[in-house]
Amino acid sequence: MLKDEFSELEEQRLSKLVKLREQRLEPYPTRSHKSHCNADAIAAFEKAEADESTETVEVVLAGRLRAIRNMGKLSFAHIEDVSGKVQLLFRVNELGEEKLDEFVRFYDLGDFIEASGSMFRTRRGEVTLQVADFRMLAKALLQLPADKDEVVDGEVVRHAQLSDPETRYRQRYVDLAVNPEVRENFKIRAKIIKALREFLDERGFLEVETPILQPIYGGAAAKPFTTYHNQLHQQLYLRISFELYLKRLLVGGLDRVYEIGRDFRNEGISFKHNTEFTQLEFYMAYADYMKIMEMTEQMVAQVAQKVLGTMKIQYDGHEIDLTPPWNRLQIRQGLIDQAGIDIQQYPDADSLAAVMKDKKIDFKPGISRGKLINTLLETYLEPIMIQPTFLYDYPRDISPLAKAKLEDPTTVERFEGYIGGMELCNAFTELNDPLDQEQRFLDMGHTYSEDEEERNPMDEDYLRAMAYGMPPNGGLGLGIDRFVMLLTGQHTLREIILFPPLRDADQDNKKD
RNA sequence: GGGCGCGUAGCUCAAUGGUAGAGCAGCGGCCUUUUAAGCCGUUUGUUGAGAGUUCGAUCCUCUCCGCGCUCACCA
Repeated sequence: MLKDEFSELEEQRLSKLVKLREQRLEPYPTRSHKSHCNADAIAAFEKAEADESTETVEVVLAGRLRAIRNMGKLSFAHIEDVSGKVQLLFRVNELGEEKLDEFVRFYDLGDFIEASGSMFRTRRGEVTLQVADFRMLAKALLQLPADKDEVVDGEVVRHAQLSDPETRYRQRYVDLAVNPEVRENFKIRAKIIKALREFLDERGFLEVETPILQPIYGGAAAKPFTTYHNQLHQQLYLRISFELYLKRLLVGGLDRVYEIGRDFRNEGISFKHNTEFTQLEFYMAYADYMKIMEMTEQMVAQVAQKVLGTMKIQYDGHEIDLTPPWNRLQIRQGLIDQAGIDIQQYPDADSLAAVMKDKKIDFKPGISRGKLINTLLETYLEPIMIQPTFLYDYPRDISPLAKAKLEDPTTVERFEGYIGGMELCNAFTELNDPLDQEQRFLDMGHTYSEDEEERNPMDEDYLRAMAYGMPPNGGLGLGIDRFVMLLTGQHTLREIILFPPLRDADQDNKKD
């Protein structure tokens, strides 16, 4: 029960609530008559002022009390709504002693209040609501973390703001309530997703939704979450990608499709990995990976321009320019330049492993040639790709759904886009040859042991779909969370995911 | 999962082997144009949980819980 856990401070608030009720003042009225958001009320007053209008600006405002300054016969307060803050002035002349006393005695920071009156400008020049009447909209029983804003040389300096990461993530509602820049990040996130949709919609893409619960997972190298459907008596997996379902739609004649949604991977969490993450995947018939590359840089640049008004972003001390065209770096050439290894000269895992050993490069023993190359590029190439860079032409054995290059069957037409040293997206010319695809699935089974997540299970229905004829196409997967990180300048996914996963804090839940 | 670090009032932080303090928030008072309002007075707490060492632990040791960084894994 909430009541059993109340501290002294909370008891005080509860007693104010009880006293309000005793005076027949409902602390949680059903309806509000708010007429303007705070920003609009200020704008309306400033317009009237500019027009030299003699009419008063009458408004009903509502929001959360964020500051109270009681001064005897008058009180100032700031309320906040999603549009911002506005100052309220309570004067005994307008309200009478009893009504002013009601505010002073029963209202606390954090309460939601509705106040009506007319807008004016104080002696210090702040546009303010002269309160003619007010009432409680929602009494807060718990105290929000106390922070105060001070304006120093036009800069807002916040004092004692909530900063404990655990509290911020566990009780994100508190974090959002007191830290406006956190709200701002999530507004930007929404704008980014909207702008991505606009980009694709403008180009004739159809937004679709495919199953999250899947009988066979696939489309990526990752460990899935498993669940069970009671009535179907069937084990199901939470999807690790949308890929195989979306490409089935190309077989069905939907030439351009995309999906924005959640993927789930049962793996470690880091600043750039989360158990569930939001992915954009699109597939475009009659396109190849070079075409997708061009679209990707245009898409990212256009979204940045729409959302931030610029294609130049600040990230981790770097100015990053998203303006197309981006750098293009073939893996083979990149590794010749940076690692001094020409992977073409080492056609199998053993010979490549030998040269890597000579160069004292750390790698897990026994891994495939493709994974060795992947280790090389993570070591030598990834960290230096701060400016937007497409790394292209990947090893075939780690790319079972991509089409091989005509002139080099060990390499596939695949690229990944890197910004700020972080992988942002992954794309390829999609394999549409059902016999080749079947062989790829079989190869995976040979190359990787059963417990390795690279070993995607054979998806017979996907092969059947492809056997009906799949148009040549290119596809892209883009991690929206990472994209949001870049555009908001954040350095961990937790800052741009509303409720990041945390261990159960319940003390009773002690042992494993 | 490994390594390192952290956990003190609602928030931000301080302190000492002798059972804890500051600012803000709160409570009482003064105050009719303030805005980190001010002035006077005042209260906060199982020092994350448990055990041990000790005359005595918030401090030292151990276990557990949680968080952060990092490595591994991965996109």
